[in-house]
Parts: sequence; C-alpha cells; structure tokens
Amino acid sequence: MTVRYWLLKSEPDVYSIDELAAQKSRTDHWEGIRNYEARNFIRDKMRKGDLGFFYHSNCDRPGIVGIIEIVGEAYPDFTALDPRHKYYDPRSDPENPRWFMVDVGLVRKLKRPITLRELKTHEALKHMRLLQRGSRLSIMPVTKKDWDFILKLESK
DNA sequence: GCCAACGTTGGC
DNA sequence: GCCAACGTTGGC
Repeated sequence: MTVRYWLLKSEPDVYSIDELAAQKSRTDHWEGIRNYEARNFIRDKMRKGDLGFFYHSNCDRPGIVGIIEIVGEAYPDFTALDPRHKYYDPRSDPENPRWFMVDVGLVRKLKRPITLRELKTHEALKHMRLLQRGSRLSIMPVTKKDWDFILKLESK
C-alpha cells in the first residue's frame, strides 16, 4: 500500500499548526470542509498513513509550515450536524452525511516555513494546482516528486 | 481592505 | 440544462 501525499490549507487565525501542536497527542480532527472536490479527496482517496503538508492560507505569509499524517479514514463531519456550530449545514443528514472529516497528527513543523512566494519561484513546481491562478481548493493531492522537491527546499 | 476567480444556487 | 447572481476564498 503506497502512501499518498496531500496539501491541506488552514487559515492560521482559524486553526494554526501551533494549535495542532498543542493538542493532546498532537492529533485533531480536520473540520469544516464544505467543498465537494475536497470532500471527495478526503472521503475517497485519503488513507491512514498518508502524509500532508500543513499550509497556512489567507495570512501575512502564506505557505507550508509543517507535515501531518492522516491517522484514520474519513468519517462524517459532526460540525455539519450541530445547529449551534458555525459550520452547521442543514442539508447534511445524519443518515446520509454530506460532509466528512479526517483525523490528523502532527509529524513535525518545518524548520522554516516554505512560503507560497518561494514555491512560485521554482519552475519545477509550476504545474502544481496550488500555484494555478485562482486555485482555491483547500485539500489537494501532491505528487511524490513535488513532495520530495519541496522538502529539499527546507534545508536550503 | 480590495477584488479576481471560483463554486454553488436557483429561476427560467 | 443554461447562466446570472451571489457568497466565499485567498493573494496581495
């Protein structure tokens, strides 16, 4: 079973990598995905043991700040079913849940953030979905080649 | 704070 | 099924 690689976006004002680091056993659920393509990735393609980049979006210095591991298969996003929750979606039904979440564990923070700006300077990464104009997808696959390339930047 | 690009909704 | 209007994302 081969490991897949992912990139997961979060706004640090909403949920930062330091908040994940502060959790018990540095593990938490990844809530609030409300986009069908992103949902399909986590529900249908993510597997326990896959790895992901933790990406800070909509902030001063957007970029990759850490590595996380998917620690379990997707299950229904309970925040969509709770009327008092800000992520409540009345169209989600407990019998037929519309939204899903996964649990993730922090593997480590990067030694330094690898910013979006830096990623954009590399011709080799030009094809990445993250770098496409207008790309807003919050969960996306990353090829092993790109994964390795980006991790090499960390020590440069 | 601005705004381009995007995904979703809903009238027709 | 089309597509205009809308709300959201997210870089800058």
